[in-house]
Order: sequence, then structure tokens, then C-alpha cells
Amino acid sequence: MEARRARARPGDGARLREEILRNAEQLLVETGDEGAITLRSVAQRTRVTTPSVYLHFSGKEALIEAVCLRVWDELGNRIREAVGRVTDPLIALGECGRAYVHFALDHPVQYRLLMMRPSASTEASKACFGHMVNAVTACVESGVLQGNPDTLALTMWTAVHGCAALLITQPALPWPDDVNEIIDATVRMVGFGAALNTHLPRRRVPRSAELLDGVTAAAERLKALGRKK
Amino acid sequence: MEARRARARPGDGARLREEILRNAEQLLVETGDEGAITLRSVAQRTRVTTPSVYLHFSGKEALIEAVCLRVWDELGNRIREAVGRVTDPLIALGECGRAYVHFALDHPVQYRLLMMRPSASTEASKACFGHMVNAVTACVESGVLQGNPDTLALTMWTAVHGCAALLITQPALPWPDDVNEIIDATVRMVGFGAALNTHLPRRRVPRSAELLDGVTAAAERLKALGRKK
DNA sequence: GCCCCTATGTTGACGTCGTTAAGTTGACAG
DNA sequence: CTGTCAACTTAACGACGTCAACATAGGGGC
Repeated sequence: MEARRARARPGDGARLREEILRNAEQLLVETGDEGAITLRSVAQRTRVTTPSVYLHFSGKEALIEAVCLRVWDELGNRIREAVGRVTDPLIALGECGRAYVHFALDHPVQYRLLMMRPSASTEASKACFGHMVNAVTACVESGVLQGNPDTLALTMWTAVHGCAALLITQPALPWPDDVNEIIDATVRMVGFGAALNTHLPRRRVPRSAELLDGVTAAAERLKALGRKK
Repeated sequence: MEARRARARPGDGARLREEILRNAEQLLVETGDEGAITLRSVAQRTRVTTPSVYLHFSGKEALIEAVCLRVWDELGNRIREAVGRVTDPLIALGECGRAYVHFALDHPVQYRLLMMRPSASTEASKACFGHMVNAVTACVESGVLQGNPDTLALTMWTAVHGCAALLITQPALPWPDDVNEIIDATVRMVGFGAALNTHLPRRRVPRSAELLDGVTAAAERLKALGRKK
């Protein structure tokens, strides 16, 4: 057997917990495969026997859940920072979406683990969702969006999540050479669409010709405003 | 040992293949857990010994891949049907999105299996994607959308996929009581947003006040058109 | 200084999983 | 009737998650 890890002092056992968590995430990133997280592999990398993991996690599921919690935290921080950097509420919301997708693409394996698991950690995801609701609420208060902030935020989150998820899980699709092209298109589509949608009556879906007419009106108005500036 | 399955006649061995596939998907649906698909459990349900599965599938991965293929096919059919029922290209595109999300919600476990797997079946997903590109192409030809149909379809697919995915994997979020509310919001947001986005110059993101102004112009124009009709 | 007690691990084992190699059986061609 | 070959079975291996039982170090009470 190889060099063993020095035993922790009483009261200091939680250090092993941290080390196990770190090694589990490292293993996940290095192999790119969730299946590579094995109690045995994690234990070996921590230079500890397999059952020792049970001293700090009730089982494999709990270990993975703990890994997810860390990632949710990072994601939440990243979103909060992005929103905080801008004052205009609509632009802040866009930055929120961009930060979200970029985080997912920077940590594809972790993101998959987060979102694709059967029993995802609900508390952490709700906290993360809260940051988006804040960004949306600012837009509602400024008048650019109307309606229930929760529902609005959900609708917009689904879109950016889908963008990140498909980019990660379906790389074979005909994506443009520059990923930012898709991200920008998504963020703009979400912003424009949500705004237009909330200011329209709910009753009926416009036909192609009608929507085209309304949209060109909006486009010309926006172009005119841009020139004036 | 329990009653064994009658041995197939020579040349007729592929029947077992079908039965295995059916049982695997049944197992998946009944338990709601991908992990419940075990070579042993599938074999037992088919009243066959475990290694017999290897006569028709090169391993567990291939079996699951085959299950996915079937689901991709069903999804593709459902989309094609939905698009075919309507003539107006924009409304057809909307129906495409609605059919997509409803299929996902009707087969949540299968949908998760499809989209969340590390190595998703690329050929089948591309075929499915083709149906959406067709619906988008019709919109481009009618002028309501502008740009590359592939990129447009991708942007819009990501949004509806995200809607389906989050509804399935994050049921704890504050969804509205009626799911159709979110689906409608997403479909409308995608349609409006994509249209407005493609008719706008790419250079810069409008600020809240500007977008609000343009959007109200579009809304009033659309309302006026609705009255005239 | 000694002892014992608890936190901190380890040993060994069980059952299940995917996978493989080798043996068996039964329907059909000749 | 007989041999052949597709269609299955038997038996086994290593890796996995999990658990019960055992070992050991370090610190507090006397």
C-alpha cells in the first residue's frame, strides 16, 4: 500500500471532508465523466480507504449532492456579480444571462451534473434563481417588463438554460463558429421577446404578416432613437 | 428458475431484440429512474439470461442508445405532424414549439435520457432538428424572420428545450399552476423576440427606456391590426 | 504519569453490476 | 437420420456501493 495520509486530530476531521469534495470535483473535471466519481477512486486520490468517506458523507449520493452545492454557490456568485456591474436594469438582465451561459460553458461537466440529475438540490437552485428574479424585478419596476417577476424570470431562465444545455450536450449541431453569436442571439431574443410579450394582449397569436408589420414598426422606432442619441 | 421464454427460430432472433427494447423502455417509465435499466433486470423481464442481451446489443450503452433512437423518432414525428397542421408559417413554428414541450412533458424520463446523456445520438437529433429548420425556413421565406435558418432554429430550439428541461428537472421552482402559461409565454417570447431581433441592427443593446418605447410602438401597431380584422 | 474514551480511521466481507469465455440446445438442410 | 449453426445458458471475473467489526492515536480527568 502506498503512503497513507496522516490521521487528523480530533475535532479536525472536517478537513478530510473538504479534501474529499475537492478530489471528487477534480476527478469529475479531469475525466469529464460523472461515472468516474467512484467512492473508491475518490478515496484513493485522498489516500484514504473507501469506507472512510462514510465518516463525512452518508453515501455516494450525498457526496455528489455536496459537490453540486458548491457549484450552485459559484454560479449564484457569478450571476450576482454580473448583475451588480451595470445600472440599466435591462442591460443588467442581459449580463445576467450572458454570465449564466458563460459559467455553464466554463464548467460543462459540473453544469451537466447540476441540471441533469434526477434529484437536483432544490434549495441551492432556488437561491440561484432568486438572483435572476432580482434582475427581473428591476426591469418590472422600470416598466420595461410587466407581470409576475417569478414567472417572467422562469421564462427567461429556461431560455438561457436551454442555450447552455444544448451547447454542452449536442455539440454536433450546426452551431456558428463563434459561440457568442448564439449567446447574443439568445439574450437579445429573450429580452426583446419578453418585453414585447408582456406589453401585448394575451388573447391571440398574431399571424406572420401582422407580426412582421408590428416588428418593423418597433425596429424603425428603435433605430430612430439610436440616431438621436 | 421461472418459466423460460420459448427459443426463437433461426433467422428470427431479431424478435428478441424488439422485446428487449420494449422492456427496457417500460422499466424506464415504470421506475422513473434511468439507473433501473440494468442488463439483469431487462433480461429477467424478457425471461432470458443476462448475457443473451449481448446477442443483440454490444453492451449496456448500445442498448440505451437504441432506446433513445426510438424516442428521437417519436419526437420527430410529433413535431412534423404539428407543423403540418397549420399553414401560416409563424403559427406553425409556434405549434412546433408547443408540440415539442408537450412531448417532453408527456415522456419526462425518456426526454431526460435523450438530452442529458453524455454521448447523445447525434444522427437522430440532427434529423429531429431538421424538422424545426424547415418550420423556420418557411418563416424566413415569408419575411417574418431574417437570417440563417440553422442559427435561427438553434436559438429557438434552445429556448423550448430549456423550458421542457427545467420543468422536468426543477419541479420545485415557483412554476405557475397551469404549465401552459409558461409554455405559451415561452413560445410567444421566442416568436416575438426572434422576429424583433432579426429585424434590428446588431450593433448595440438598447437601454430599457429605448426598448420600452420601441416595444409599445409595436404593441399598438399590432393592436390596431387586430381591430381592423 | 497513567488510563480510558472518543474521534478517526481500517479490514474484511456481501450482494449487485457489466462483461466475457466456454458450453449447450434445438430447428432446419441434406 | 445427422450434422451444423444460430440462439441461448452456465460459470466466472473484477469493480462497484455499503456495512459490521476491529484498530489506533490524542487529549482530558485522576
